[in-house]
Amino acid sequence: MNIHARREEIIRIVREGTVHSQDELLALLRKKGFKLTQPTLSRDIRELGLAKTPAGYVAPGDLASVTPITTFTPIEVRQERLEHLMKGSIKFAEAAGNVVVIKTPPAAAQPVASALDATPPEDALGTVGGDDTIFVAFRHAGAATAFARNVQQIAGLSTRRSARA
Amino acid sequence: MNIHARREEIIRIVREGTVHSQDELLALLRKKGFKLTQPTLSRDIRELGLAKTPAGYVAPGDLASVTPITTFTPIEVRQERLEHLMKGSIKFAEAAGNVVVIKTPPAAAQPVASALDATPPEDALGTVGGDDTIFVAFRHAGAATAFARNVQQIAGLSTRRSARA
DNA sequence: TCTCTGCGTGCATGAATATTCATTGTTTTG
DNA sequence: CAAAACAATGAATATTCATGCACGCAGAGA
Repeated sequence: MNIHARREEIIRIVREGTVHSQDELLALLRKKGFKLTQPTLSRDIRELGLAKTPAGYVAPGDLASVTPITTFTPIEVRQERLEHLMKGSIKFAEAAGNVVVIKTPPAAAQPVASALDATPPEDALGTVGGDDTIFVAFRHAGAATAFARNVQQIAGLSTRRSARA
Repeated sequence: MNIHARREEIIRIVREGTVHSQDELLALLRKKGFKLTQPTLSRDIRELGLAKTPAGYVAPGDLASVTPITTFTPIEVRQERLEHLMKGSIKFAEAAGNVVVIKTPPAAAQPVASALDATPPEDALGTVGGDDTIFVAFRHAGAATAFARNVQQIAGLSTRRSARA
């Protein structure tokens, strides 16, 4: 019935505290007024992609959520950091329209996105990073392709290549 | 006996392929010559901090990659999961240039984005998911509109027609 | 309105994982 | 060289989690 509200609450609970079993989570949900049983919870957990670790359940989105960044680091340091990051953590970069898509190893997208955000390329409008993917939006397609080429060069990628690994 | 070698091997196995149960992992270890039983493996897993996700066990450092349901899940399973998720958790889908924007209920974006990432649509470059919004970038605007339409249909959204009886 | 269909759910149960307890092999200590 | 102290393990078992099945409710269409 209130399946979405329920799942939202599950995420919230798991983000805030530590839950070691479904029964425990079940109790918390019931305390909040949700009426459900363990099998339903099990299905919710599967759908949400929650992982069970020795330290309790964790939400995958915890590490993949979009985050805007601002920094006060001196610009030359930022430049350096950006290049360094790009050299090591970029597996793929391609322009599509006025957007550039960059692929990194798992969990590496956020640092790169942060650095990009701190030192925006020419004509860049904004950046969002997921877990292993970054989008950079530009005003013009031309700026996008130029930036993509630039990234490919710095990262040492052949200008034509497929990602995923 | 060679507890360290064994645990290293466990990490290696989990990094390379996908393992869905301890029994499965147990069999792999035995094939490699290790002699142990499930309880021991359970303890190893706890010590190593491995997490069990709907997509199998993952190493702690790879926890962020919980996201990719990717790995080696059979394609038909992924397809099914994706369709299922789309049916229930998509409120809006529209193409804008070569990007498709998808809206979901709160907290539902990550699972859908994961599934999308695991079964990329034709000509898709990458996916980024926030809390209730997903961006999917395509090589061409055409692919984007096609995908948007497809999503709308599967999700049961009115594609534009005004119908009512 | 009355089907028909499909989704969400709980119940019962099977499968997977964690734990208790006893045993064995190994290191430390007298 | 015992013998105690400890660590690693397996067998049995408890606990936790997943799933097949059936039911009820809600929306689409006749």
